[in-house]
Amino acid sequence: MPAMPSSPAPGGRGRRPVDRPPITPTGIVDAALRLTETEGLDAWSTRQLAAALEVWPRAVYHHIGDRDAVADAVADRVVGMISLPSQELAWREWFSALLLEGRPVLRRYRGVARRLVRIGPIIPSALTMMDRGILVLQEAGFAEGATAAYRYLTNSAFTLVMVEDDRAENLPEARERLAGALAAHRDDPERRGLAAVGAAVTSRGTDDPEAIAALEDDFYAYTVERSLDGVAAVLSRPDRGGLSG
Amino acid sequence: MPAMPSSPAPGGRGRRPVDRPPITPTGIVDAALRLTETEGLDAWSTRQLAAALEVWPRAVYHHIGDRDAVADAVADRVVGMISLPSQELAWREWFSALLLEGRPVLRRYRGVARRLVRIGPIIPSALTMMDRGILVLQEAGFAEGATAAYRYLTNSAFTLVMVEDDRAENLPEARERLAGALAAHRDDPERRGLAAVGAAVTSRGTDDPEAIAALEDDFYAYTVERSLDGVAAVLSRPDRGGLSG
DNA sequence: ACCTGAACACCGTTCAAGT
DNA sequence: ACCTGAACACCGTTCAAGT
Repeated sequence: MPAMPSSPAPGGRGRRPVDRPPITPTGIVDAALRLTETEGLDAWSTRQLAAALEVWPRAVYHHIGDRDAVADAVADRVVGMISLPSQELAWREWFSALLLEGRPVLRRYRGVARRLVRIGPIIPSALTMMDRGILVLQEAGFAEGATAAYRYLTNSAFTLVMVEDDRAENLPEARERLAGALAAHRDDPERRGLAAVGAAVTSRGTDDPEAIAALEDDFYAYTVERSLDGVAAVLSRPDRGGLSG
Repeated sequence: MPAMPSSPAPGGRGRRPVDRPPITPTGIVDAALRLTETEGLDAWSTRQLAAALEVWPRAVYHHIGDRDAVADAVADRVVGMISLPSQELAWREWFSALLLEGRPVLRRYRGVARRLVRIGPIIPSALTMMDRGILVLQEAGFAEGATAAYRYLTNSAFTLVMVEDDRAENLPEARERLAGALAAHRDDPERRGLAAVGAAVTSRGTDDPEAIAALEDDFYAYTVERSLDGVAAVLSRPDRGGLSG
């Protein structure tokens, strides 16, 4: 067996067994989806993906293209998993359902939220979501303000998922430094604003993962509600409904 | 001169001139700040930073530590450049000023916004900003809701800067695909929601950088206003002011 | 058409040693 | 104390060749 100085051996044995069928674009995305679930979209390498498929990295390029092409396909699959609410719901309920149901799907595949907000329009399933959402807003009377409102509502929620994904990537040591930095000012008379945060942080468990998850759930729901309130405000002030210019 | 198989030559010559003073933590952050301005916080490498200082990579580790430590110091410098509004302003004006003035600073140093929303509490200058902001909200009557409102307002604006940074990283080719994907549905009767976006996109110049910047400015201002509206809504409904639990 | 095997030009970090 | 020079264990992508 030859030495492999710059690539991991695909599957550990020298050559792909002859009885195995050729890899396919669908199979590549299946494997990338599994890696995204365990590692996150930005954490797996093309070499890991190739190893999972038991081929050399070059084979993946032959079927789909570079890392970005694979990641785009993964994002399309994941966004397609988000079920779109019924078009008969009122706009506020429609978006509330979409954003609350979208979070667990996106969080399961860390890094997809970032890609969604970055290149949404070239993700086919995101275009479908956008079409439905804008229709709902148009029918609710948002007129020219519908596109800005759509982008604002989805950005608010999905960028928060992106931040949650980023923080999940933090090492335990970094998480402790974060909680500690806030708790340190709990009784600081010079920084009465931070003292309030410190008190809030220390009153709940900062080490219990379930307590932290509950805090994240609450702040996500708060974010969705405040953004819906913010957009609702333009309906009562139609002069400010669209973007200027 | 010996071969350097795994590191660039610092400064191109074999050895650092004896007359140069030793590098310092401050000098390292100065150089990293310049690289962040030209390349973005995530785009420069420790090797590039070392080359700019005309030392071998190991020397940087000796004075500050790893890449994360340098990036944290850069983020602290940049956030410290954001001037805090007068504490005498009303809460809405205070946040409007902070978020509108914070954007150009953060965009000048791409990637810092992401780090700010990810590890804010361990960035000293971000803690100062947080202390002031929460005081302003407390004095405006937000009570226990002040910390959630602070996080919501700063997240809304700074995560949008993060998305703008990400999109600035897109290659021209990817930017065209994005605009094209929306414009493609301009006259699509099957997708009336997307048609509205397509029309809006094609009515303005999609290639003129100034027109694109103006659209981004408008949407940022819209985002800030909607978030302020969303938070203002809790003042009139005090039962929903804080987070549940 | 599909894939191998190796290479190219990079990373971040750490080793042991030198002055 | 400060820094060199080299190494370790990785990256994404591309080359030329094999079946």
